[in-house]
Amino acid sequence: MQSQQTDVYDATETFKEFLNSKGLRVTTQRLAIFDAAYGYADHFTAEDLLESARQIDDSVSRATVYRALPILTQSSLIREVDVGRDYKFYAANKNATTFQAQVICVDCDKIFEIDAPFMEWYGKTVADKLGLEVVTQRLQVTARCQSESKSIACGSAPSSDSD
Amino acid sequence: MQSQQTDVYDATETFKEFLNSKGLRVTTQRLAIFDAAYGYADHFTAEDLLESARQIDDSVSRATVYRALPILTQSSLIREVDVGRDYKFYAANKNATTFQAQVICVDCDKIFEIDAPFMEWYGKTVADKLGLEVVTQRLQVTARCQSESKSIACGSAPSSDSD
DNA sequence: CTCGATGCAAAATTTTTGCAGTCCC
DNA sequence: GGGACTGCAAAAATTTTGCATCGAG
Repeated sequence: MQSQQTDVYDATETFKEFLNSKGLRVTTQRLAIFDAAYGYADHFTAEDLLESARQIDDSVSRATVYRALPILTQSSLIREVDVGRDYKFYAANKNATTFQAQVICVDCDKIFEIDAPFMEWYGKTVADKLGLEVVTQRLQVTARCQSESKSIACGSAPSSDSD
Repeated sequence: MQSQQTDVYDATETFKEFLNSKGLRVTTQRLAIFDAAYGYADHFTAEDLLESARQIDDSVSRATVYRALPILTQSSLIREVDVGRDYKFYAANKNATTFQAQVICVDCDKIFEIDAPFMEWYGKTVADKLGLEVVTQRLQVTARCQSESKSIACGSAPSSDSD
């Protein structure tokens, strides 16, 4: 899933513009990290990203990855996906428009993202009742695929999977 | 909120029975940790729990708290509440029956728990479609109370709050 | 008594930070 | 050339683990 040259290029330009607009410098490391992030078709961790970025520019250090991640998420080109593990996951915002829920399989560690448009309504309703302003929402279903010798494992599941 | 002697006592008995049923030993440290956990009216961290347990039995060590937490959650007397912070929160399962969503205020750090019965249906529907078996679910709304000089702050919010 | 449970401290894990040197603008 | 950025390594912060000792049953 690293072939969409045009998409990646456009996104890279958008990222550069974002950096400029914020007065941040366009460095080779940041570009390597960004391109590595957009090379993923699904979810990745900071450590994954370090490894991938180093394949593009092996001078990238772990510290720079961690320092770049907040910039990437602020640019809305990458989103953080916290699934309750010890470490955080991230994913490129290539086409996410509606609210999405995550289905996390504890057997095979896959993360499926599915549209859950009603979440927007739900969050607003709830927050209004409490007099708060919604910042983010997440709906996560932890599930298992191999618990009862089922024939259907995550690997064979359809739709938009990830990781 | 440490007055409900009867409730705590009953719960302690339930916990002892759980330990026995699992062939685990009833130690003073485990009881101290359990009672400390049930002394909280709302959410607490492992570190909070260590401090409280030590007020009951100051021989309790950090390692024992961390070793006791999985037992407590397995007994269903305590539940884990992961709100995406670096550390985990826990809460005593005193009366939670239906599915609950958390509203987490980033301004004042409060965690509100509200009933969200439709979650059960939702998780089943989604998991069925993927051929998985639901293990847990969580719906969280991150919100803010002071962002626009609103008169309503978390401290004054009504309904079933926590923390 | 026996073996599970504990305390202590060191280790593991993920993320952050101080500092000197680097390189973008 | 100046200051933002980087790499390195040490530090933080939370949780886990090895090991000798303790104590519940």
